[in-house]
Amino acid sequence: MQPDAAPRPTLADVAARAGVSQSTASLAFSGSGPVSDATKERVLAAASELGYAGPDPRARSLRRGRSGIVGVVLEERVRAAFLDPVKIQMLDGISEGIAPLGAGLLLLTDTGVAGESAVSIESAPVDAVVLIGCSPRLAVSIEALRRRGIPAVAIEGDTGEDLPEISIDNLQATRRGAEYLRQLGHTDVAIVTLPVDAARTRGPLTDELLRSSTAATASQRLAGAREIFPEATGRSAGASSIEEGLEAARALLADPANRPTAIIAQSDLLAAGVIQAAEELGMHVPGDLSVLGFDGIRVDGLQHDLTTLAQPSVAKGRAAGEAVVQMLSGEPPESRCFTSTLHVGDTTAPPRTPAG
Amino acid sequence: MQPDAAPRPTLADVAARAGVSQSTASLAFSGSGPVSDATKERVLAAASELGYAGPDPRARSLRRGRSGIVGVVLEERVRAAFLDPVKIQMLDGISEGIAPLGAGLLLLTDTGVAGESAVSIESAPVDAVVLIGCSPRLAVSIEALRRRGIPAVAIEGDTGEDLPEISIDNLQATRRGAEYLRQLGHTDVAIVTLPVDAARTRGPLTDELLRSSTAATASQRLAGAREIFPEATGRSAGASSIEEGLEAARALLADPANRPTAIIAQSDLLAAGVIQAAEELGMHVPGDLSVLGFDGIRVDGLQHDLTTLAQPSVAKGRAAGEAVVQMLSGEPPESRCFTSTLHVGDTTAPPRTPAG
DNA sequence: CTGAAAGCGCTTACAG
DNA sequence: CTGAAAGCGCTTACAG
Repeated sequence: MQPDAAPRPTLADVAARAGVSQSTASLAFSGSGPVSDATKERVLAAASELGYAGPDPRARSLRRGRSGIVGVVLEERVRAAFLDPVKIQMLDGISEGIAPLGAGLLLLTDTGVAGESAVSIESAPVDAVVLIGCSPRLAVSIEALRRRGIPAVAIEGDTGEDLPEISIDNLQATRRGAEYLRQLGHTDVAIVTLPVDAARTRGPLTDELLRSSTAATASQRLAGAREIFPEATGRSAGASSIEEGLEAARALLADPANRPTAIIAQSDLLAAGVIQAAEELGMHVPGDLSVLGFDGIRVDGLQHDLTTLAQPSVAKGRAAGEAVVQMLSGEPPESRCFTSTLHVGDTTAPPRTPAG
Repeated sequence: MQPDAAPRPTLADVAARAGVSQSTASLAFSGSGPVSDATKERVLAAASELGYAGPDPRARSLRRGRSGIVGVVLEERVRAAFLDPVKIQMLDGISEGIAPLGAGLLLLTDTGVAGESAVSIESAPVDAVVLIGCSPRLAVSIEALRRRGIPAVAIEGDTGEDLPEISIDNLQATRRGAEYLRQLGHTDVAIVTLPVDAARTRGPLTDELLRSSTAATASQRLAGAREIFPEATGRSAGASSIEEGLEAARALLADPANRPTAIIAQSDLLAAGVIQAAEELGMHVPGDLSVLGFDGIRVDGLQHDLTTLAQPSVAKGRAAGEAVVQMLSGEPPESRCFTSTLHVGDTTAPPRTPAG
């Protein structure tokens, strides 16, 4: 276990011990070339005698020009990113998508302190990269990757570049959900958005706040809702979490005389918080308040079947992984835009008629 | 972006263009050697003219004998592992701990299909590895790493080897929590455990099930509880989740005539589920039922201040990262066992006296 | 402060 | 089926 113990045997040592050339020994390990069974056996035996654990991946990757590693660039620190179940599902999809490569996933962050890290976006030994989520730094990262000649694909990136991009129909999906609420008879609808600006401001959805918006996803979903309910306002949350949904909804429902009959939440976690706030106030969902989510995740512990716009998060990740595989085999990668589907659960119903 | 576009310039090209030797060019990039500012500038200018993005990390790592990558071995697929907030915190701690290395984190799984992956535990270009959680395959992984001469540290691993290990006082902590319940006056206590066997059997905590236990953590925490309540029984959950806690508690509380006055849950997520089940049944926590958790995470959306055994998950990760740094600098790494602290929240109280 | 040389450990055409 | 040779792109003693 000491890093500076006895020198590790190399392939040359193994070859010498087996009495074959180094090329033959190499072939015996890679399994691809034509080697007689007897020779192969001899090489493997020599290896095990010497305690040789297989070709050094560093040398192999230099020679082959491939490291077998795909980078995943998160816009925030590991902990923050993985609090979002949608991101975890995407990560899982990515690992499915790149499975044919047998590649590993290297976590990278976008935090800008490039020189600090031996391994950063500008220097990581990766064959390709998947960028998750947009960030102010995205353009810088993309430029660095372009210079290095490393293929990249963005999920919900709004890259403005020629990168392939994997996205969903944020606007249309939300419009569809809003349309469903209108058909149920709702007219007084409030919205709880994902963070809209870089500061993740928590508060009323003012025009000023919206002008400083840097989050494409939140803006698109809001626009979709407003195509049906042009006057709809609400609150922006500081994160996608139950807690934030709870706080936002407490504010929206504070005045019993002036409550919306439905709330559109831009994520399922926010929706779960909204439901919790409503029930806290003695309201029934969906009797007194309809709640619409977005994502289609299973919220652990939520006892409702949430009405939501189910987005194919795993498929998005998988598509990103597949795009990586395509690019690495020289094929032109495809951008893809997935469709979310309205799942009607038990959290939406017609509004109670006033005094009826 | 095409992988087979024009050949990337190399350091030799840059040196030629700048009219210096390759060694000087290398020094100009690494920043460590003595190079005159003028020369350095000339090299950097040549690099930018050629579109050279810096030294190739593959070549650098072969030459240096270090890849700058630390592997994290999860016992299950990415999605499953990251559903557990404790693991995410540990991951975050690891990245803090290895920060001095500037290294990246490579996700590896323990799933055994070694030959399938170009990059697996037996072949990943990692300088060191952190093993998270125990698994039946742990021994195999450790042996592979030992052969490769790659330093490793295990978190809650029970490795039985000479690996440094980062753990917590599972037994003593639980005993302390149980002792607190006893002091409050509880005598009828049930337990909801983490999965105890490889199959993650969900059901009553029978002796037979416990005999097939492979999970050290669950066993240790159970043992701690039984030091105070030797007769205590309960149910094993199929995972650490609110949903599983809910199901287990529904079973434990099914018979109104025969309910425990307190439940010890082996994780906070399980505890949150227990609370939910109790409230569903119209019971009050802590009035009708005391609930003790384990972990000290903030459960998103939980409106109680959970009484729990707060373990320092981030610190555990950080300690593992620090052990990696130590091993890589040739120092003997330290095993560490952290102490969990009893956080008394609002989910525990004396039992209601019968008919009082 | 700069340069010439060796070599990290492998894989891959190319001959035989 | 096997071997001799080149070279992937760098960094690092070693001279000067």
